[in-house]
Amino acid sequence: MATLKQVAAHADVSVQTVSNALNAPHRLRADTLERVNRSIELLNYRPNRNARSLRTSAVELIGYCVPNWPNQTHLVMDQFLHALCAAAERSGRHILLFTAPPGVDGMPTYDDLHARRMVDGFVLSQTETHDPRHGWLKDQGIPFVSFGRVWKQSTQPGPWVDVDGATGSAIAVRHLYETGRRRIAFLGWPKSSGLAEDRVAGWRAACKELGLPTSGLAVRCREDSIDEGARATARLLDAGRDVDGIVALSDVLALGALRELTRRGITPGRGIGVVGYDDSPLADVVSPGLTSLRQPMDRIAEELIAILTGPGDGTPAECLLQPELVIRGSSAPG
Amino acid sequence: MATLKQVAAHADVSVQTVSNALNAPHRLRADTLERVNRSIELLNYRPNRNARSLRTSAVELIGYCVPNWPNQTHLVMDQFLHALCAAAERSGRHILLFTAPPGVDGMPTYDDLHARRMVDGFVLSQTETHDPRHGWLKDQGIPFVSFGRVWKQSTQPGPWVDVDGATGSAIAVRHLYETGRRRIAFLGWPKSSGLAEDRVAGWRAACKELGLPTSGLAVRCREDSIDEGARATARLLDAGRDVDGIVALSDVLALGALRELTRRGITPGRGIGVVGYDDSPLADVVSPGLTSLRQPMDRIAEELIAILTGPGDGTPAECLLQPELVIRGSSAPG
DNA sequence: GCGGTTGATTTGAACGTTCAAACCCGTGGG
DNA sequence: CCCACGGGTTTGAACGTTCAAATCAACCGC
Repeated sequence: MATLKQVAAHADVSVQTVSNALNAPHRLRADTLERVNRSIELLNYRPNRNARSLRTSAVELIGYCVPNWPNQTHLVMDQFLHALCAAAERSGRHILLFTAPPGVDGMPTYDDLHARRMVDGFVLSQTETHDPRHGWLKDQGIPFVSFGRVWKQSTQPGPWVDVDGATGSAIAVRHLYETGRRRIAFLGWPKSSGLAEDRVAGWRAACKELGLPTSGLAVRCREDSIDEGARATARLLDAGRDVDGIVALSDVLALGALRELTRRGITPGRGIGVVGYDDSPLADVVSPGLTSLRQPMDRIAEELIAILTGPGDGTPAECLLQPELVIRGSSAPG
Repeated sequence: MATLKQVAAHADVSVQTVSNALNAPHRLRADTLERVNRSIELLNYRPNRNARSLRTSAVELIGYCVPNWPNQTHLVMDQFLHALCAAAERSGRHILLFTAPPGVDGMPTYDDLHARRMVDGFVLSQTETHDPRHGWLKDQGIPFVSFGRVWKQSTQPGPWVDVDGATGSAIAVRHLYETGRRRIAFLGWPKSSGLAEDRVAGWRAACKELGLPTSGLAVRCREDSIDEGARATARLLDAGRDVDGIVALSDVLALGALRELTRRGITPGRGIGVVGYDDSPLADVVSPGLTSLRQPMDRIAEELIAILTGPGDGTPAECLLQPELVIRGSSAPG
């Protein structure tokens, strides 16, 4: 547990010189730098982050509230966390996890973490439409960045990164079109979250553009479960709409579609093509594999960190990324 | 951003008295305490954690390496993280996430975090048999606790918390027995991880105890996928072994079993009973719901934190917890 | 009335770092 | 020869807290 002082003594320079060797090496003469570095190496010195933070009042920690939606199958959270963590580390920072009540009730927790100087700022996810956290944090002048747009076009407080769900759906539709499908249905949710609206709008627009029908082809599932996905698929098939492609709002719903097709002796991909959303671990674990729209987690995380640690000059940064279609057996050429 | 000094001035006491008001209130006269607390309240004072940590050299942060394995073990990681986070907070601490290469290559990262005083200790999970990290950390005198035993009985370096897989399997077997099943199979993995061995041993022992057959009823799947679970189930059924119960090493394998049964027109739960492991989000999202052995995440997290933040008096703490059977449709009385 | 004890509060220093300013010294111009 | 200049280095203070020791006040017994 060597300190700056000990290194300085060992290298026969002042404390500040050692500090400079680490933070501003260009200020040292080459031979001094060399000597100091040798001492650092020899004594196995590591700067004490607390002392540094006390002086500079920057902790290089980013707060992230670990969501607690017991039912909501957030199957890609581990991917997200890993990406976020890696991106933070690339900028010399780390992620501090915490829990907080949802919505505005959680704000005191955020405030506290910031006031005690335990974090420099926050990454918000699990954002809800009109999420109250954004405005609150902005008012307090606490740095943050949101994963997910939650307000209508350009009225959202603060910077954000999001994935373009509309384009994602369009990509899925075009993929199914190119593999020969002409009657493409959409499995969505009832409650119109911004996310769902975005994605269904993309499906509709793409179908229109390609001259494909949409009426009667959008189904709203009651909940995000395999069962509901299967039931919705059954309804579609029974209605005699000649569906030959399905875009689902989630992998779980898509899995339901796959199950229903299999149950009816239809091999997914050999007739009806199915595309899910998020490329969750499930997509790769079923057979045939589920074609799915992957969120570019690494890019997302990179942008979140870049924005949060950026100049912070008041200009709200906004970044819309494109999902990537991961093609598997469920959408093999029909 | 009030400081101790400002609060002290406002309450007309010394800095140390304010510090005591927070850390050792019993030392103050009641009226002084009252007055100081009012000032604290009024100025909205929050102690600066960095200054505190610098002085006490304890950061109240616990390091956790976010795993990067692209497989299904992670389906319950968000549950674990949330529980860990909550438990840490109950003890006034927080979780710091980081990434590191697996095995011994990651040790410099652990060492660094500790040497820079960014964490007080570590919680290890995703432990492998003979995980090199344990010995290394112990040698360095870095505090840690392991989720998962990785060495043979009582030779494991350092404290651990684990879930009793053997008893878990036994619970599953007894449950299937009580619901009328008499020929209970086990779906496992090939590579004998400690975890798998533990669970399969419990199945074998429980069957023996109940006078049930085991020979030819243990199947090893090539990988942890729905497909492999289904194939293994098919093999079992085709071998004409009259299987009427299945305990699977993971929910994913169990899902495969469910799929194969459904495919053959057998409704799971109405004939053959199926039990999975870990009570992942999947278990609740299929129909019929999958009976599964739930790891008591809250207890696990509680114990991990308690051990890590405990006296650390050299006596390696060990804590074996029991899984809990969550009964759903897949094991309805046959 | 004096030393001893206890309880409440203050004082001075320390934790390990960085910042701002000062210092030293060789160089080159006037 | 003096002065301004600038790169390289040192000095002193500060960040906000807690620790250890000192002080102060009141109370007790003899």
